[in-house]
Amino acid sequence: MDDRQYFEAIFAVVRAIPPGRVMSYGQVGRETGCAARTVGWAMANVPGDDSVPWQRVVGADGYLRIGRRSVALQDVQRKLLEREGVTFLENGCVDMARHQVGNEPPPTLELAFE
DNA sequence: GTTATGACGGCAT
DNA sequence: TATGCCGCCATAA
Repeated sequence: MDDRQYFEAIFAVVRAIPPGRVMSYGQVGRETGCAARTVGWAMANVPGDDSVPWQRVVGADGYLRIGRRSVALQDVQRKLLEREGVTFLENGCVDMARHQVGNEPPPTLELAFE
């Protein structure tokens, strides 16, 4: 951890997000001790590499704030998440109630995780 | 050194 | 209920 200590910290948390689960920028920020904006800044600076599952980081309301930077990436993120078993609402937002880390999915929705 | 901006969040109006 | 504004942390110009 030298200059990019925040990169390391934020990336580490994001990397720790299990498949089929998502975290909000603010949530990651609290884990790293940074602000939500700082997390967004880090996500915008993720290496083109797939070493960081940036797609598992969404807005606190489940909305893909990535659309603010590129609508195409928003579609990509959605596909990647769906591929992991993440379900989306009709409004195009992630079902945070079921997939947000630290949140247990309601028993009424018997989702089959792999 | 100061100002502006950003893949955000929460409170206030 | 919906929209807007301010605040937070860090970087770039």
